[in-house]
Amino acid sequence: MAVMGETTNTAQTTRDRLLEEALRLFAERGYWGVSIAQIGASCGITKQSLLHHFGSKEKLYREVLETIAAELQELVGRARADHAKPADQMWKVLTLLGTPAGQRENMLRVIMRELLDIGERAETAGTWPLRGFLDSLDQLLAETPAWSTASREYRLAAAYLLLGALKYKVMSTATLKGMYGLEAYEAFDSAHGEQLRRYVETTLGKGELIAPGR
Amino acid sequence: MAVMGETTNTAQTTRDRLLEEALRLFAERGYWGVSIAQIGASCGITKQSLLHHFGSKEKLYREVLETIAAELQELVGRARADHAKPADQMWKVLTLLGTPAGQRENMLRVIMRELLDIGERAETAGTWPLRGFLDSLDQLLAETPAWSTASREYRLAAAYLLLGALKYKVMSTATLKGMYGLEAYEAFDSAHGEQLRRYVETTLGKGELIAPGR
DNA sequence: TCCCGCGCCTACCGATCGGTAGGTAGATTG
DNA sequence: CAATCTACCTACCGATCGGTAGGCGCGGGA
Repeated sequence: MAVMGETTNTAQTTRDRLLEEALRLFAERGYWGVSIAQIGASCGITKQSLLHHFGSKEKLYREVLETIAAELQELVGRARADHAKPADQMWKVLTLLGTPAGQRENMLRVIMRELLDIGERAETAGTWPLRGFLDSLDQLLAETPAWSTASREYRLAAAYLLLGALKYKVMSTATLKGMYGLEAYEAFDSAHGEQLRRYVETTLGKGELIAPGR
Repeated sequence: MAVMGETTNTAQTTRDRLLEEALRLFAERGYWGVSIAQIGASCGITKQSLLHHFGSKEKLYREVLETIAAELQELVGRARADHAKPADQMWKVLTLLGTPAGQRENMLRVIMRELLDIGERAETAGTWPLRGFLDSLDQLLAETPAWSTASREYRLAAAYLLLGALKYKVMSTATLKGMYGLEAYEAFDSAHGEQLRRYVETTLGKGELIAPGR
């Protein structure tokens, strides 16, 4: 299927399409849940051609992770450029992460899976995609007066708390929709965003209540 | 137990061991990352014997999920029995979930993976393990004056925010340790707990600041 | 005593896994 | 024109996947 005809010969190379499909499939079923044959097939290509481009399944996966890392860094940069106050910047980061756009949700899913797989699929492959991203957030927090004197670990914990709250919701979308129905889910979603926003405001905006301890 | 009929051997020990190993391996590598042969082998048994007990891989997985669901429900019940105030109850739930004990961390990992897989490995298998658990938390929140008037979705969002923050940290343990070192991780861990605790206090204990909107 | 069910086994099935070997058509380059 | 490179292919490898068929030994009930 997928007659090579009119489907986006535009600029996008086979390699890029493979990366995109790999990201999507890895997000949906995880590293062990997808075969390179499936990834190739979804681009109308045999697995041998895929191996021609990437050498091995593991290398393909690594490239996918690198793509994600770059995108996340870029996302933080954009948020920081768009706003002045750190609280607004942080909220923008969370908003961007939480808003379905392009492959962004799939990226979050792959990261989630990667975190779960760490130590199992060997290598430290999973460490670096988050490293730079987390450091950016640490730096962001450090720019608020209240948090600048806190330890780096304390700031990381704050960032991690926010990220966890958000990502867990994002990756539960399908389940919650199925469990409570679309309407209830949307009410839930909006309530979740409201509470998260309020938490960001109180911790970063005013920096009084739930402030750094040291 | 006693009623079940004391067949031979050590009763249903083999079956229980299989369930336990299955939980551990599914947590580590996910449904598609483990074969029934591996699960059997880790109990010193062939995969055919495993199939004798559970019929199919999917059924085994389902039983694992049921075990987890039961354990979570029991955990909430214990927390509620141990404390009077809802804020303390909720904190106890989070503490229990976050404290490594027995297979508890593995249970959280399986749930995480299940959430990620929903819609991919078909079925609604993943809906019910969380359903009862979430409903318990909703009920818990409803007992605080400030939240009793909020909508159920609003309470669910509050519970979900807490769960996400906690679980995301738990499942990142290995990665964070590898990335920042053990010492920094422990500082991070304690800071995370402190901030989470403070959030629980302010939302449930006083119920003033980040209170329900309607 | 016979027999039946249970726990577990070996043997085997077709399908699929990641990966290798080798070749072909078309464009690029000397 | 010949040599090379690129993108892709078919054919095949050994290993492993989930699952089926059938048998064996043992303990308990008749």
